[in-house]
Amino acid sequence: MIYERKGTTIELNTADSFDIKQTLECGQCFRFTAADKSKYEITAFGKKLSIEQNGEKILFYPTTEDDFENIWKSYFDLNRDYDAVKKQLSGDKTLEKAMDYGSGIRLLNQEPWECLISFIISQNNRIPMIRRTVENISERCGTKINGGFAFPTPEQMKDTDEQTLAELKTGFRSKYIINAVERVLSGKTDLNAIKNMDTKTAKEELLKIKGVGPKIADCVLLFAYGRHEVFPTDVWIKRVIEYYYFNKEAVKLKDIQTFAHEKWGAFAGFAQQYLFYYARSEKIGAK
DNA sequence: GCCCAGGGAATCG
DNA sequence: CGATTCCATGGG
Repeated sequence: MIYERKGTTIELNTADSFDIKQTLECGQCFRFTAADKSKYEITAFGKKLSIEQNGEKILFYPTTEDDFENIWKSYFDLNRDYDAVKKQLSGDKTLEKAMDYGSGIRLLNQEPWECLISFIISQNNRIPMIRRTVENISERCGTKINGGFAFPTPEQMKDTDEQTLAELKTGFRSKYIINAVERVLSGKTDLNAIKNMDTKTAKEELLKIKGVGPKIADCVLLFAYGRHEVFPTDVWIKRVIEYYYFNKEAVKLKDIQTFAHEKWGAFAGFAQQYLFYYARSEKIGAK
């Protein structure tokens, strides 16, 4: 990966898979705004970053070389060879179509805490509402940064009660968020220690948090802990799997997990993102 | 007004 | 175990 710094701008030239629109709008993260289809602003790791894409030329600003090396390189998964990922997943018509459709998707490496709360909010919710709610929480509790607000730390959310959360429109998920804050602050849940656990243990640990079930745990494992073998199964994934792989017949969640594990193994998480983006964009199997 | 949304908990049998 | 119901909120 070759890049050069021009003042506070990092200019990256890559022929490798990278489409900023697809990467941000494929549903893995929530804190971004689109200026137009090739220019976005994201908030992550306590910073606000603009990304502008013109074909293979991508501009990141304002940033420093240190931040680019230490934060954004990892965040945008820039060290991964996505052609190799696609090669691993080749040989299946449906997934190849989905990979072609979202060929510039990259799996972001997000912060566990923000990812956890965001996906707790995601349950029985719609993506635009999730984004608004996460933004509400940031504005109320987070640190002000240039032109926006960082997602708050657990400490900053310590005194956030049910009434406050109701104002922030978290709905019935308020008590789950309060439980997550309490568990992390008390040390019952150690989000840092989870990094070193095997995936099965890590998942069991996340499931101890109220409001975190298998799907949300898998999202956090995939999007914040880099566990690419998990296959978060939501309504869209269920639909697309049933539609293309089970003759449109109903399949139990457990059987979908087994299917994905056997078919895609250590790369199931990548397959999930390609399929989710394709299914949701094209409304595959939707009523 | 009714239905449903990147699910999960509670409560049945 | 499996199936059903409820959960806040807002957009279609």
